[in-house]
Amino acid sequence: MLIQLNFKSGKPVYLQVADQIKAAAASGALKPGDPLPSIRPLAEELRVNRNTIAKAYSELESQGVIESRQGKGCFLADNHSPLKKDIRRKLLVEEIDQAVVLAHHLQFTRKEFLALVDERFDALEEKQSQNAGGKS
Amino acid sequence: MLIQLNFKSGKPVYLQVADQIKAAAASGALKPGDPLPSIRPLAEELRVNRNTIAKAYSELESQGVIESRQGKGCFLADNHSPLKKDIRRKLLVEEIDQAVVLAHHLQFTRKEFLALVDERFDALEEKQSQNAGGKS
DNA sequence: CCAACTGTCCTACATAGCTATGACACTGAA
DNA sequence: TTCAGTGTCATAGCTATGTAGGACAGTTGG
Repeated sequence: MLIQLNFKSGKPVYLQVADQIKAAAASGALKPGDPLPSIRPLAEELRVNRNTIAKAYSELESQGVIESRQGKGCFLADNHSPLKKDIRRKLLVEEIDQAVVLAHHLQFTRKEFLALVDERFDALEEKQSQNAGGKS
Repeated sequence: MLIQLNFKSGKPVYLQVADQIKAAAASGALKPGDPLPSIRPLAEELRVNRNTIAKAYSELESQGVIESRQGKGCFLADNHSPLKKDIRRKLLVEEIDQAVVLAHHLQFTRKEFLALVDERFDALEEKQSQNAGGKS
């Protein structure tokens, strides 16, 4: 569970933490049921306030990525997103539309775009198979 | 040039304006060289401050989407993004990665994702062919 | 030149957002 | 029970951000 913070990026620290944990979950570095680092030690390690980590975890819990139990700790949830399929689809379409409009302005064709998507899925699955073997 | 504002969305007004103009440019509703609505009339029409529109336009200009000339007005730029190809690629990859991670959490497969991308490109091209004909 | 239009800059204010601190509540092991 | 660990909540301060109003500067047609 290695987290890299960039303090001069302007992006809020708690979001950086949340996003990296989401990415770790997607890549298989974290599996359902796995315990997350507890708030205070992680905060100390990253030289941040405890509430900053707490907010990141709270954000993740509200998105259904993790579950937290008072006194015990936080754990990766097994079934991500309890939302209905059409809701989930709408969320994803919004994200894709952003990328598609951006692609147009950056002068990328549909073909190039699809190739990039394939490339990124490949990269993700590469990480997944790495994490299926030995962990750090 | 119809712009819809949602004041209770939490999303800054100037970003809503900028994004919708970007989308209009991508869909062909606005073509290179076309004049944009001038700041003050548009601000009055949307019931917002002039500087809110000015900020949206300033944002668009810094991204190379439009060009503004003092005293004359703002116009859609012809060559979007003067950035080098590898820079543009990196920007797009970041956007795509976000969508890919989101897709994982929303339990969409690569195949479903690619289908959605195709669908959104189709939707965009549909608008483009509409705007190629008669304008509003 | 003048007037009406265009965009631009400077300043200020209000609010939202992020971070920080302290106190509280729950759990599990000694 | 006690204590050391866990997460949670309430509060507060500080900064960044969004928005607003006034003054300025370039352009164009009378």
